[in-house]
Amino acid sequence: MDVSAIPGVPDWLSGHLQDEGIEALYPPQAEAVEAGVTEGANLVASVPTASGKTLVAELAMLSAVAGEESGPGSDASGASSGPLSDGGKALYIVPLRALASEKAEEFEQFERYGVEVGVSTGNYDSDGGWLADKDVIVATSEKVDSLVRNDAAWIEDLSCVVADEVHLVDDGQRGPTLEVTLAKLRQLNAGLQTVALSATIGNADELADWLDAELVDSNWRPIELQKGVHYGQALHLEDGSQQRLEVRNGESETAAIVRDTLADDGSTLVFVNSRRNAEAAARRLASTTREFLDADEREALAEIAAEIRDVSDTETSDDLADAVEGGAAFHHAGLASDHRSLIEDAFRDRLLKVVCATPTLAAGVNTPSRRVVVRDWRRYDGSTGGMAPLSVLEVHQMMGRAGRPGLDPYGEAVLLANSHDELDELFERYVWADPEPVQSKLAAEPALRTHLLATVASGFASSREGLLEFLERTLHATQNADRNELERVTDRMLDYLEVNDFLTRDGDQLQATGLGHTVSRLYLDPMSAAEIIDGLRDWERAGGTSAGRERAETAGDEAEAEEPAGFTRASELAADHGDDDGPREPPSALGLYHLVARTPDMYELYLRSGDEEEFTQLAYERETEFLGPMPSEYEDDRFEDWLSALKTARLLEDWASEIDENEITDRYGVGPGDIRGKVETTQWLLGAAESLAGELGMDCVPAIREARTRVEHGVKSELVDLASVRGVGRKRARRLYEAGIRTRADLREAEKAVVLGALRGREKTAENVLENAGREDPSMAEVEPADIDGIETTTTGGGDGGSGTADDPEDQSSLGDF
DNA sequence: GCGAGCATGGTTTAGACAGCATGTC
DNA sequence: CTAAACCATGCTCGC
Repeated sequence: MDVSAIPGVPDWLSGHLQDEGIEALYPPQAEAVEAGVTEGANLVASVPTASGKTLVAELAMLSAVAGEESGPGSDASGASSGPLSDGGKALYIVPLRALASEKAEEFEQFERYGVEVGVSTGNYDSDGGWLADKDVIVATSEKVDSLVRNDAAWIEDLSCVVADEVHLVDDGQRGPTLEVTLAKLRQLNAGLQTVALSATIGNADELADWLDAELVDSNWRPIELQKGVHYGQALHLEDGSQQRLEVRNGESETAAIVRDTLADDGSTLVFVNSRRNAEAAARRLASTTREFLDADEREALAEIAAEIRDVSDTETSDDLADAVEGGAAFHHAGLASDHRSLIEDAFRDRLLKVVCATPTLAAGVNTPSRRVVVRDWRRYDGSTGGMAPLSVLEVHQMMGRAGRPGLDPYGEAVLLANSHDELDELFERYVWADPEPVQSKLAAEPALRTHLLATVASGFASSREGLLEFLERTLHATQNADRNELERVTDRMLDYLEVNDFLTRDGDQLQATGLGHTVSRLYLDPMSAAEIIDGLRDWERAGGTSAGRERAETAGDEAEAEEPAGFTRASELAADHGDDDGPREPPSALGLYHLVARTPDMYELYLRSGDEEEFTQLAYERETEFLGPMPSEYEDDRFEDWLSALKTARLLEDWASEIDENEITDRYGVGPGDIRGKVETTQWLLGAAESLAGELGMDCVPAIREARTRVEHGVKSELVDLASVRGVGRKRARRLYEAGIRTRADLREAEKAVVLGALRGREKTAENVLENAGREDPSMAEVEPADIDGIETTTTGGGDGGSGTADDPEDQSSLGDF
């Protein structure tokens, strides 16, 4: 189909597409248009990655935004310049924050035609105006859910919603959110056009059924993708052909493939099953890639390596930089996000010849590659007690990264076999296999617990019947004729929510309590909220001293077990513990970190051998600090979870005690990215805890706030004020403090020479800091840095030796980028 | 007596969403 | 029910 023949889209679009070099639509895109995607039709598109899904979304959104009047057959309705606010608003839902910014950047190409694009995620809102002024909004599914819960007014103006990677409704953890959110948006707005984009899956027809949508189900790709398996000295491809691909002596199969690809000037993406494997493989492959680098590339890579070392001074960072110098890299969630984007960019720029990655990269931003090697097709899975094979969908997603449209003549995706039997098995299992069907996971207790409360609290249902009726709009209902299971879990979760005071029941009628509304608005799992409330109440009741802090009695244990039979609250059972006459000490930071760390909203840290002993000991040493009862050592599972939370809490306490980042990564066996992740989650949960405590009229609000601020900046109490100045992180704050500057107010009064000395003679940094502290005359001109003990001063002369910004990263290890 | 090289056994294991306030056009 | 790479340790063997 020619781009000028697309109905329903703004007049400028065909010209724009032609300028971009797009003359004709790809077959699946044309199918989507024929199905009416530009005329308001609902659509499910199940197509391979990189087959032009984004353009389908753009067509749908632009036609919706442009408004009805430019529908089929209508003439050019006035100049198509100026804001398109006369039409509706489009929402694009993504699964990852990184994808939100990537997509928004892509959509910004339409801003010159007046289409305003906005982004909204948990840690980032696009600046320059409210979302209500935007025509196209990109957001994560959780953010959209949250916006619906909080009654964002513009939701009603939506005329089109696009759900990207909709096959993720299959995910047990986050799938139900997408499912429920789509159902809510569609209930709110009967005329809402729904477009769902999915990887190729087996049961796209069921999704279409659910969404009352047309279906485009296609395997078409713009560049050829050959799947295959390497075994021995040959690459066996799915078309039956074989290529000789020799593995030299002492060389790994992967290295041979990387070398072979490089000989053809292509790059390789290697998927492995653990972080450690990714790092080890990158280290080894660097010796292969190094030989292929020319002088320019070496230089460019050395620069990137330096930037990597600047991000953080951990071992991970160093190892990564070493590999990058050789033209290889690893990529996993233990990396800081700056690390990740440096690697992604360098790979796209073809500087890096190979990236060894865990699945982060398969689901994340677009990083295509000539060849993809799926080295490990099994991954450790504790629940099955060993190595479990990856799903076909997951392997296909990885393989789909092969071949860069417009750049590579073709893509190849390769699995590795160690035996002839394995060769056959891999062909059967992955090359020729169809992906598994996508299955709703809504009936799981944690999912319903959260979404039932939110559904009642935000007014979508006010009775048990109403809830069940609402659930009829979900994929779960489409897929399961039998309603008994869903009904049973619903009743169980309603009991749970009632017992914990999140909602009240009057006959069939349901109403969220004030607390229930707060929990829903804060986006907390009700179980997290209950844990936090119980912990805080227990502390207040016990008078904040060690009185009554004895370990759990049997009754208390039962109350905290996952979905206990009677849903009895720990706080009720723990009544009349202590005498109230002692002074009420506020809870310690460690106690508060532990409280939020044992909540289901915080991902658990793995307990290594030796950890159990170490943290059991710590638990007894600091017994008086914990909020709520400590489970008995003899209840294995519960105690282990509790200890694992203690490990997390201890990590956070270390961070908030100004322990070096590399010391922490060492001590806890985590990467820099993990620290940042934990800190971020803690900030959010402590913020929520603060709101809850405030609402319940508790005394511990200031203690919670301090613990949160400390973890936010990674500083001890005395630096909290200084670290709140923009441009001052944990390291600079400490140096200023040592130089006698202890508060923001001090910064406004202090002698400039001292400030400059404390900031190691960096004039621009010092000026910035003073300005941010509110000083009237921040200029550092003609100021000589004072000599301060233990602080090395860089050469004066106004500048950071070339790096354009005022910040010198190695000087700061703060979390400034949130 | 010493150290390189190997066998052995123990250890470890992917990912990542969310609040609010505040400022500003 | 299932793995595999990494690492520390301790051994053998050759000199």
